[in-house]
Amino acid sequence: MKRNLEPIAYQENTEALAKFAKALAHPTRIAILKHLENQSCCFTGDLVDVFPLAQSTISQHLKELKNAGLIQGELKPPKIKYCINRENWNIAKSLFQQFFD
Amino acid sequence: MKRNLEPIAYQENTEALAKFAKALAHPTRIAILKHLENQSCCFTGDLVDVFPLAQSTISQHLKELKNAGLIQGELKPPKIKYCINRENWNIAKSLFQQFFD
DNA sequence: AAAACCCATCGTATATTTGCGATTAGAGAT
DNA sequence: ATCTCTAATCGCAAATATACGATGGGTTTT
Repeated sequence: MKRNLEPIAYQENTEALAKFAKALAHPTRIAILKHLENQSCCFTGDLVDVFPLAQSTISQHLKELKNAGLIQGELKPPKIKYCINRENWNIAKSLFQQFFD
Repeated sequence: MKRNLEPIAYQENTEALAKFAKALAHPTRIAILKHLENQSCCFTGDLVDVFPLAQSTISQHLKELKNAGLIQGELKPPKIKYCINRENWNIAKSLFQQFFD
């Protein structure tokens, strides 16, 4: 098959934008973020109640959003409070903005 | 495994946004779109020269962008001229805009 | 009619994503 | 120390995405 193992080196902005887009590339994750925008913050359990998905599935989506930097978790025992990471949110926002002109 | 075969019904905007995001979720496709924005239009062959990827791979990426509605192809024998689909581009733009506030 | 050119599509291999149940980890509360 | 509660992580199955070479379809040129 001979795949190209050397990844192509794209511009930094291109990579960053693709990474954010990937995080948004699933309706559940969009919906989670919309929910977070309304509530400003919420717990994992809240989302498990809202979406007809297993707890582990929700947790995995949250992990991806966290890896992309779009959200952050705060320990609020015995729960974890998730909020939008405003700094990275704004970076994503401006990347999409300048991409679309 | 018992996956939930019934797909979750999200809001129309949520689905649409996720679909556009998915199309943008690969750096090559971002780069192709940036290229199209500069040139306003281009041929498949141009892209094959620009990117170190097989012709079939480029073609596949173009197909996905076309399926998402972000580009459109025009027969310009013996080539095919690809341009950004401005109508859907603007839809995507405003969806991202309102999503990020 | 044949050759050349451009690009889509097919077939295939591998990697990644998505989802679930089960288990584990960590922090209070008893 | 034990129990309870929340949420992350593990292990697996299935679906999807990414990439390639090879083939095919449609034009244009010879």
